[in-house]
Amino acid sequence: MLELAVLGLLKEKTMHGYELKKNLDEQLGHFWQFSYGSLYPTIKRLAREDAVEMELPKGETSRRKNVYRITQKGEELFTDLLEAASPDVEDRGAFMIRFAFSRYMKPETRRRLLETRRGYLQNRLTKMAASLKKLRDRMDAYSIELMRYGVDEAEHDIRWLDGMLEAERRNGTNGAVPAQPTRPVEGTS
Amino acid sequence: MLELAVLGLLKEKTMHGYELKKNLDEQLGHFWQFSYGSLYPTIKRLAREDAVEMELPKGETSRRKNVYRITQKGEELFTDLLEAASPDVEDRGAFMIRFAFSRYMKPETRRRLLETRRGYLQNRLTKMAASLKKLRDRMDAYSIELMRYGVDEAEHDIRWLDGMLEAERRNGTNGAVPAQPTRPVEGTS
DNA sequence: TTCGTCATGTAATGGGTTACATGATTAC
DNA sequence: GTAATCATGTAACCCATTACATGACGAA
Repeated sequence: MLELAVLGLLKEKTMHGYELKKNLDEQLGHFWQFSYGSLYPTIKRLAREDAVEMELPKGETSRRKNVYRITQKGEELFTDLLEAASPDVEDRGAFMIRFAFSRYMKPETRRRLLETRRGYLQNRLTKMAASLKKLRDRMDAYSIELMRYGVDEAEHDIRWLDGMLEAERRNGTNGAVPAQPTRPVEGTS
Repeated sequence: MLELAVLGLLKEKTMHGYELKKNLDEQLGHFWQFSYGSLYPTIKRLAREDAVEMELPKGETSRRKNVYRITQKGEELFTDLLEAASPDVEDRGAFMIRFAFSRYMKPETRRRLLETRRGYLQNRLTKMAASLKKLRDRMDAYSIELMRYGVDEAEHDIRWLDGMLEAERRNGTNGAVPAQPTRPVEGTS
C-alpha cells in the first residue's frame, strides 16, 4: 500500500520523504495512517529496486533533503500495483488509497474497483441487517448502536458508489476527465 | 486489540476459537478484520498468562473443541486494556472496538472516549476542509471526491458522537442501563 | 535562546498475514 | 459420496510501530 501511495505521489512531482508523508497525511490521513519508521525503509526499498532514484542536489541547498524521482520501472510497478486483479476489497483504507489514484486506471479497471467494493458492501449489509434483527434483544444499547452505524454506513457507501458508477457511465468509456459525481442523497434510510 | 476483543466476548460466555472469530466478524467485521493465524496464537498467549483457561471436556463431545473461559486475572486485564488512558484515537477500528465494549466502562471513561474521538475528528475536519478549499483546483475529480467523502464522514461522525454524548448526559452518571441514543439527523451538511 | 517543525534514519520488538496442513461433521 | 463448513494449528515472512538518535532552520 505504501509503495503504491509513494509512487502515486511521485508521479506528479519529485519529493523528499518528509514532504511525501505530509502530502499523504493530508490526502489520506482520515483513512490510513503510517509512520516514518515505515516510510523511509519503503523509499529505500523502492530505490534498491530502481523504482525511484534520488535527484542530485544541484542547487546549493544547505539542508540535506533527499529528493526522489520516479523511474520508468517505477511507473510500471505503479501500474502493476494499481491494476492488480484482486485488491483487498474488505479493507476500506486500501480501497480508498486505490480510489485516490483511480485517475490513472483504465476506465474498465476503475469500474471493476467500484463494483467489487459495492458487491462486498452489499453482502456485508445483508449479513449485518440480518444479525441486527436476530440479536437485537440480546444485545446492549452500545452494540446495537455500533451495528446500526455499520448498516447505515454500508447503505451510504453503496449509494455513494452508485453515484460514482453512474457518473462513469455518463462519461462513456473515455474516462479522460471524469465528471464530478452527483452528491448521493443522505437521510433516506 | 485482539486480546481486548477476545476477553470482551468471553466475559459473556465461554467459547472456542472458531466461535470467537465468527462472533467478532459478525459484530466488528465492518471495521476490523483478522485471521486465524493471529487469533489462535493470541488465545494461547492469553492462556499462558492465565487470563483465560480451557474448559474440561466433561460432556462427551467427540469433536475436539477448545472451549475457553475468562479468569479473574483476565477480567482485570480486560479492565486495564479498556480503561487505558491513551487509546489510539486516530484509528477508527480501534475506537469502534472499544465502543463495542463501552457498557463495561465507567461512565466517565466512556464519556472521555467519545469526547477524545470527537476532538480528534473536529481537528481532522478543520484540516481537511482547509486543504479541500486550498487544493480544489489543483486536484483531479477523484481526489476531490475522496476529500469530500472524508469531510462528510467526519461531520456525520461528530453529529453521531454528539447524539451519544447527549444521551450519556440524559442518563446521568449512573450509566447502568444506557439509553438508546437518538438517531443523529443526517443530510444537514 | 528556545521552541516548533523540518528532516532523516535505525534497531528492537511485536504482531499480523499467508500459506500450509489436517481432519471431523453436516447437509445435500 | 462429496462439498461446504466446522475446527485447530504452525512456520515463514513481511512489515509496521515504537523508541531512540541526531541535527538544522526559522520564528518568537
